[in-house]
Amino acid sequence: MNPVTTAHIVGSNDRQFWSATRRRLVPVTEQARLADMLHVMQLDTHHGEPENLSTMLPVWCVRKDAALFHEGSPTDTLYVVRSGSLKCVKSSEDGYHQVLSFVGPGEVLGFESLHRGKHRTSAIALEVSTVFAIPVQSLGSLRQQSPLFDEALQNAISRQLDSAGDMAELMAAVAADARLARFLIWLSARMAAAGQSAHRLRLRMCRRDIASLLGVAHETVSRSFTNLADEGLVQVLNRDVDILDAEGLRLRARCTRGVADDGAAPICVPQAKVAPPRVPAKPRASTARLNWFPNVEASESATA
Amino acid sequence: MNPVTTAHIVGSNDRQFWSATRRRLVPVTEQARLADMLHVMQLDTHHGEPENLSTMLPVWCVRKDAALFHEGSPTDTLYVVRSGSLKCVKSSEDGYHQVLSFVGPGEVLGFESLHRGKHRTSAIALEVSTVFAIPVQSLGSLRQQSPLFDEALQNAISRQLDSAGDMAELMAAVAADARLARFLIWLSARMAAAGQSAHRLRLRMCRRDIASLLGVAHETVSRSFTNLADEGLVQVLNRDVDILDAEGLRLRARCTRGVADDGAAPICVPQAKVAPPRVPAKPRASTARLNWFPNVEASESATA
DNA sequence: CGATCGTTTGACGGTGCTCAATCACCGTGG
DNA sequence: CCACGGTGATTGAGCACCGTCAAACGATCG
Repeated sequence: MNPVTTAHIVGSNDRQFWSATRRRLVPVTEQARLADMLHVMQLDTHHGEPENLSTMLPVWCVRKDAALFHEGSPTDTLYVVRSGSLKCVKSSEDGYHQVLSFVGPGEVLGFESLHRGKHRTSAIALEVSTVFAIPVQSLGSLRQQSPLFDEALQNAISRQLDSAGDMAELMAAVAADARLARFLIWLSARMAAAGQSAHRLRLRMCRRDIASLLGVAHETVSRSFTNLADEGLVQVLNRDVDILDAEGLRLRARCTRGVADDGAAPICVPQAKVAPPRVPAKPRASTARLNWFPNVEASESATA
Repeated sequence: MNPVTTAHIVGSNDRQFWSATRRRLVPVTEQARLADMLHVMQLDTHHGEPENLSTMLPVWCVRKDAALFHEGSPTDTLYVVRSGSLKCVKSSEDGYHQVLSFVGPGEVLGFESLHRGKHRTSAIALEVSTVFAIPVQSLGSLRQQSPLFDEALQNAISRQLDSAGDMAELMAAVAADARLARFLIWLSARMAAAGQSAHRLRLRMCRRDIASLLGVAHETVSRSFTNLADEGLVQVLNRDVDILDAEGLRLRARCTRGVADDGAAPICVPQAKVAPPRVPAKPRASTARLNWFPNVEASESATA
């Protein structure tokens, strides 16, 4: 139980070490076929010749609150989440942890660190999770041997970049309620994409992690939860969240910043299916708050 | 050819149409060798056999404020910035523009939209810029023919994912001054990486775009600029920014949110070179502000 | 059953958002 | 040449949301 002897090589990539000393297991349990991974990555393996899909891949199991890898450790392995969920955390120098993203099944971990060779984030499991392991050494040959994997990887990375934009949108919202609403919508969409229920969510992360991702205080997250609940948009019982009024939640999620008074920049694509002019927030809260953002109303009245 | 006949397919990928009708030129001017692009992408083409590096690629020129592509248009081309800079903008339904990123030479545009086939952002040139064009059709064959390009692309995407994390850190800062400081540091690092001066910056974007990226009001950006200038950290004249005290700026950029009071999560890598305990912000501003974030002091005193 | 952590709620103070006016800069046209 | 409208940038005033501190409640686990 004494990790004292090897304490000086913290930050090494020896996961066996971590699993042995810290009990935060990252042991190999079984292997899986490449086809299984492609299935998780939402690639239909029905075109082309499935020649290499029987290649075996190691699978790791990560216990709750355990780290799949640590910030600063060398990136010698890429991971694809098979089950469960993790959070990517960056501890910024002075010791504060910033949650960068939550990842679920089918998502790739570690790709952002490839060009440096060192992980820039820590990946902490929010629950007991399993991941496929892909040594970076064999990454090239694997892509060459299996075009399907190559395509799946490209799509996964594309999705990841895309969702990074969503994250920016998340934090760009002004009001804390809107941020939380966007987060719930984002989570709902992810659950739906994974085949789960879109309105019955079970949060795997604590309030503080949500707060960190959203860029607010964790008390504010609590308050925003009760706000949304008071408005009848959601029903929240601890970490179980029911989305009662998805459309209303989507309404609350609007209110971005940065007026598009536009002027001469014709960068608007011909979008014909935008929502008709409607009030950006329904003032039916008990305390009758949230009536700011006059710019929104101003702009909308201008268009009307 | 008269582009009138194709006017009904606005949102089509016909850039010639746009260049002809809107006068916001995106015309092809010349071609370039693949080796040139790899050079911009910071890949040393000195190992392996440079067999395919003479492949010619089309180069487009984008005028200032012109769109390289629009949100919603089909993604049939990938772009690599050769010179200049652009901003990626997502107009979120109600017409508000959210700046997601600023991109410069060597960076890839459009990869995040590959998996959907439609661009999720608009790319607007901040100045006269040139880009290499890579048809997605020939993307696979090009990667297969040129392993060097494959490697360069992978590295570029990895960098892009990495900087997405930096963006999240940008917006995660609490105080507006800290956000702006982080932005300036980020920009300085980018300029330095591009071989430019690290302390003499010329902002290509307007205050409003910075504000949008940082998630604050554009007036706040102005105020933060004067704040940093009053502290002697920077000297700002319109869009010309001189970084006078990089270390002080880095100090102002600290102050993250989300306390790492930690408890039982040993996810901290052994960082031996953190700054010694010191006051998080020097109180030498004229108005003597910015003395909040007691959590920082609390944590620091705890470690002492 | 008790200890620890997560969650919630309250109160207070401050920062940043909104509105508004002013100035600087630029291209156009008189 | 200067007047003029337009955009961008700066500054000020007022207000309220949110961060901090504090305490209480609840849940989970040994």
